[in-house]
Amino acid sequence: MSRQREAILSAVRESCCHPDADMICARVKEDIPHVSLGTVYRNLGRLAEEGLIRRIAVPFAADRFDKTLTPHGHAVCPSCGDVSDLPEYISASLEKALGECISYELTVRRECEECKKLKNIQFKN
Amino acid sequence: MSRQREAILSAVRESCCHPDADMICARVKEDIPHVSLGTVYRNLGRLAEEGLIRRIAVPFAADRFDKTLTPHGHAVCPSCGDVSDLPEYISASLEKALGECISYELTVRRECEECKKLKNIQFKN
DNA sequence: AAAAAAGTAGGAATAATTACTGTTATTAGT
DNA sequence: ACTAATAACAGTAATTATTCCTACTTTTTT
Repeated sequence: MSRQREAILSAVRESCCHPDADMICARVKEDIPHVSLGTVYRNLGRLAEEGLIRRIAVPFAADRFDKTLTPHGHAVCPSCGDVSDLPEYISASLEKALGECISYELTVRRECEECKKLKNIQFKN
Repeated sequence: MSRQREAILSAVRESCCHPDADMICARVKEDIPHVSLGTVYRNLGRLAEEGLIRRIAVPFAADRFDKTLTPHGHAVCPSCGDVSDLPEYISASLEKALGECISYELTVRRECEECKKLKNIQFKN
């Protein structure tokens, strides 16, 4: 567990959004300025393989990384691109319906609360 | 609706698997040998935007295209990469749980029947 | 401390996809 | 039918996300 790998893992764990490799790289650069994007990708890949983080493939966008290990779906906001977790009851019902399955990706496109509010304000004016 | 676009649309509609741009291009080349991959991509994109076909983003693989327009999930076989449709009752229960949502991508990784059989045979020997 | 192993930086390579350019085909107006 | 305008195409260059490669550095083992 090198200094870089440690920093990369921390960056994912500290994040509340679901960062992609670029965002992680930018964050790690604050502490280790000469870290390379290649190193970030390699370590994110390894950490995901080792099961310390999860890699999520968002359609039409770069892969993102998630500190939460239990399987769950994601919501992508079409307006701002923000990725958030879907509540557990949704994955629970899905898993029940699916039965035997190795893993799944569920990505829902729906407006986040922030953007919904913003639109309401705009319509009022 | 040009000859090329027509051919590309037909290729998707005729397909029973969920072809990617390359597969479509190969199929269209049988009729129009000098069609270019760029044209295939451009038209697949347009057809998807116009709602005549659906574009599905499979994690860790090239996008695939689907003649079926109603929302539904997909199963990817980890052994052979084959993509098939999930039964309707799964999407129905998911949509019920989701409530308000623009669209979703559901990709499940699970062994297809073919590969399951093949593995059984191998174990028996 | 020397040798071996693991890890890194930086850039080249790859794959999927899109954008650009010059050419061709189609349509509309006269 | 003839020309101008529009749309589409082929082919290629560019972009983006990602992995691979090579030489260098750090860490571990003996």
